Formats: sequence, structure tokens, C-alpha cells
Amino acid sequence: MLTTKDVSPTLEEYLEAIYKLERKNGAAKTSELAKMLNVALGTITNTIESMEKQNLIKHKPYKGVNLTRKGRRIAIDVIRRHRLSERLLTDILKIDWSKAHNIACKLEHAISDRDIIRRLDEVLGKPKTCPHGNPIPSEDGEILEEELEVLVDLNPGERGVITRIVYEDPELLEYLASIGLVPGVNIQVKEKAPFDGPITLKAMNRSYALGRNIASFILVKKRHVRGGR
Amino acid sequence: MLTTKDVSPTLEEYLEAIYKLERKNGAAKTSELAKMLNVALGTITNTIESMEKQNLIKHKPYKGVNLTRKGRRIAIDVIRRHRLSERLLTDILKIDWSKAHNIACKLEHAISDRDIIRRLDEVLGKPKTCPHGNPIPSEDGEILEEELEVLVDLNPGERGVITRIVYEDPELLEYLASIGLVPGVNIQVKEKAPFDGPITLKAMNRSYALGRNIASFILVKKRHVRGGR
DNA sequence: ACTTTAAATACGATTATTCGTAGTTTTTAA
DNA sequence: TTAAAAACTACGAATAATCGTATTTAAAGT
Ligand SMILES: [Mn+2]
Ligand SMILES: [Mn+2]
Ligand SMILES: [Mn+2]
Ligand SMILES: [Mn+2]
Repeated sequence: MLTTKDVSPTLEEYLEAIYKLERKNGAAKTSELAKMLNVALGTITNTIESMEKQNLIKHKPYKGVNLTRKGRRIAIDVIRRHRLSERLLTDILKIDWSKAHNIACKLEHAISDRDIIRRLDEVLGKPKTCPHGNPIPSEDGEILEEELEVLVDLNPGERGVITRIVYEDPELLEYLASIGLVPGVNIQVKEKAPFDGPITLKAMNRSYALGRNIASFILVKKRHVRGGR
Repeated sequence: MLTTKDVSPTLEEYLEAIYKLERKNGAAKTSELAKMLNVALGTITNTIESMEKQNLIKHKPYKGVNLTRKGRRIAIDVIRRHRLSERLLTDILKIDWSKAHNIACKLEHAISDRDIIRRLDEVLGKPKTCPHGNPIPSEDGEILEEELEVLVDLNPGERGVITRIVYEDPELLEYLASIGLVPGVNIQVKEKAPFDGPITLKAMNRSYALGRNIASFILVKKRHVRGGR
């Protein structure tokens, strides 16, 4: 067997962050990493250098870093552990979904043992997504990234189902839960105010106005109306 | 509120170990700590020094270390988290009791959040002991250490119930489970061979011969026979 | 009391992770 | 094309945790 072995919790966090930024922007800039990981820029430079030596990433100065095959394999493994941990917290321990993410971020490093992950997966009923709708990679590293639209990009009139919350910030999650905008809910965009103004949408017979910022963290599966193109 | 805050996982492990050695021998010698924590002696000296500065322990050179009130409070908290983690692993995830201890030793540092511990406690049905029979401290730091006898100290003829396995080594636990000597089982000592020879005992209509070493890790609750003194 | 042994400490050194400031390089905007 | 802004790197330094090899000190045995 190969890979997955012996990366410190810190490096696991780095890999996780790089994976996400790479998905979104094609590469992870050091400044973005610094923000996401809450450390000083110099720290990123240092760690990045050591990670490159370990063949976990490839760094092109001023362009950002990308995962190597080895780095990606570990990153996906961490994400699997993270999302299964979140399920454990919400489904079994009944912890609020807004708190689950941060706790899982610590748990994920404690449950590296293959057997536990498998048992966890089974006990939870082999869930496909985390409580926030994000996909759980399979044991052998497959991750199904569905084709989804960012809510903020939908035009007035278009319908969809809320599917993923990609920014798992406690306050945002708490807010969304409080107003009922959670995965599974059908919505229709009514209006987009100009000058980066709010998006108005309808869901569950109610009307909602969301800032574009928030709407950019929500992914929806578009629903094509009967007879629509 | 006081205490419990912000000790590194490493120090939590130290405190846990010191608590156990203190229970057993009145104080924790640096050499015992080195063995128990699997680090070099010099490392212990260093860490001990820093822990004393943080008011977690009191060190009398050549006599050993003892916990301060603050140190004890944290140690007990760690033990609570450890034992609840073990229950989670065995009761919910159906992990073997021989593997639970080592995994819990990592988990315990990841679930420091008060809420989770409380939820865990509730979901598990507020268990009184870990899967190996050792008591789980209460939320406010009470720990009920029952009066028990070490199996190796029982004399031929005496009866008891296996109650705690205090040395939670995977191989020992696997062995005990394989022969069925687990907490709750009634036993009677039949014979103690001289020259530190094995102890013979009867349980579940079978006969067992245990080395004194093993028998010293098993605590039993003595059962007084009808009419016995 | 003297010697041997065991326990503990001192010391020098390494690795991982982090910080902050100062200096470069690239990008952007004029 | 040049100046300003933003992004990045270099460097010096700190802390926690660890090691291994002396050296010192206490305890035990003769
Ligand atoms: Mn994480
Ligand atoms: Mn999630
Ligand atoms: Mn532990
Ligand atoms: Mn236990």
C-alpha cells in the first residue's frame, strides 16, 4: 500500500485547505491559505516549502500551489474523515450543524484508523454527503462533485433545490438554519437588485432577501421547468 | 469558571499518566513516567519543569511529582473524556474493546468541548464505567473509586466478581476477552502456586490458570460467602 | 563508612510550527 | 512606461516537544 501515512494534523489541515482552493480557483495562493488557515504569511511560505520537499504539492511562485497525486490522495482522505465526523456529530450526537464543522476539524485528525472510519461509515448508513450537503469521498478516494450552480448566478425566474453550503461558518449556518434555507429546500429566484444588491427568492411560500455574499456560498441544483429550454 | 483550559494534548497525556501513578504509588517518579509515556528521561525532566511553572504539578526531586488541585482537575477531565470516548467506540461503533483504549487516547484530546461531552454522556446513557470497568468521573470532577481487591491478592477459596481491568493493553484485553474473563464474571480462587507461580481460579464452570502479572491488573469485588466473616 | 547501582538532572542538539519585519517581485492602474 | 499596490519571500527569532550522552545525587548493600 501507498500514501495516506503520517502527515501531521497541521499538514492535513493545509492539504484540506489547498484542495478546496484548488477546486475553486485552480490553484491555492499563499495569501488565500494564510487567510483560510489563520496563520501569518511567512508561516505559509515555510510550510509550503517543506510540503514540496515531501512531494505533497507543487509550488509555482506567484501562481500558487497545486496538489501532487500523493497530496490529493491524503487531502481527500482527510475530507472523508471530516465529513463522516460531521455526520457522527449531527446524526448520532445531535450536535447542531453549525457547530459540527469546527469540532469535526479536530476529530478528523484523531480517527485516522482505517477500521474506525469503516465502522463509522457503516453505522451512519454510508451517507453520501455531510450535513451541509458536501459529498463524502469513498474509501478509495472517489469524490463525486455534482454539476451545480451558485445561487448568486441564478437569474430571476429560475428554480432550484438548495444542495450544498460550501462555506461552513458557524454564524452563516446558524442563520440559514434559523430561516429554514437548508439542503433539500426548493427555491425560485424572484429578483436581483442592482449594484450588488440582495437577491430575493421564494421558498416554502415565503420570501427571502439574501446578500450576494451569502448567496455565493450556496450551491443549488437547477430545476428546469416543464417546457423550459 | 476556572481551570480545564488550554493544555496541549501532550500535557494532557502527562497529567493522565501522573494521575494514575499517583493513585497507585502516591507519587509519579520520572522514570515511571518515561516508561508509561514512551519518551526519554530527559524529555520528562524538561516537561515536568514546564508543568511545574504552570502550576499543574509539584515536583520533589528524587521523590516524584504530585498533581496540584488545578492539575488534578484537568487530569480527571481528560479521564472522563477518555472513558466516554471508549464507550462511544465500543457501544456505538462496535469497535473491539482491545482497540478502544488506544484510539480513545487520541479522541480524548479532540472532544474538549463541554457540549459534546455532555451530549456524548447522554446518548450513551450516562455510563458509570468504561468498557474495561474503570469509573467515569462526573462532569464536575467527582470520581468514585470503589474499594476493590487486586485479584493476585485473593487467597484460595475466596470469591469475587471481576470488576476492573486497570492495565488496558490491547494484547492483554484481547486475551482476557478470548477466555471470557471480563467485568461481571464471578470467580473463585482455587490455588496459588508457590514461587510466584500461577493463580488457578474457577469461573463459569471452567478452570483458569493466570500468571501473577496478569492477575495484578485485574480488580475484583470480593464476595462474602453466606456465614463468612 | 564505602562502594555499587539506580534514578534523576544537565546539557547540547534537532524538528515542527509559529511569529513579525524587512525586502523583492509581480501586477495593476495611471 | 512608470509609479503604487498587492503578493510573496527572506530572515531572525521563539516555543514546544523530543532525543542522547554525560554527570550528579540518592539509595541500597556490604
Ligand atoms: Mn480540517
Ligand atoms: Mn460539512
Ligand atoms: Mn490518553
Ligand atoms: Mn477503559
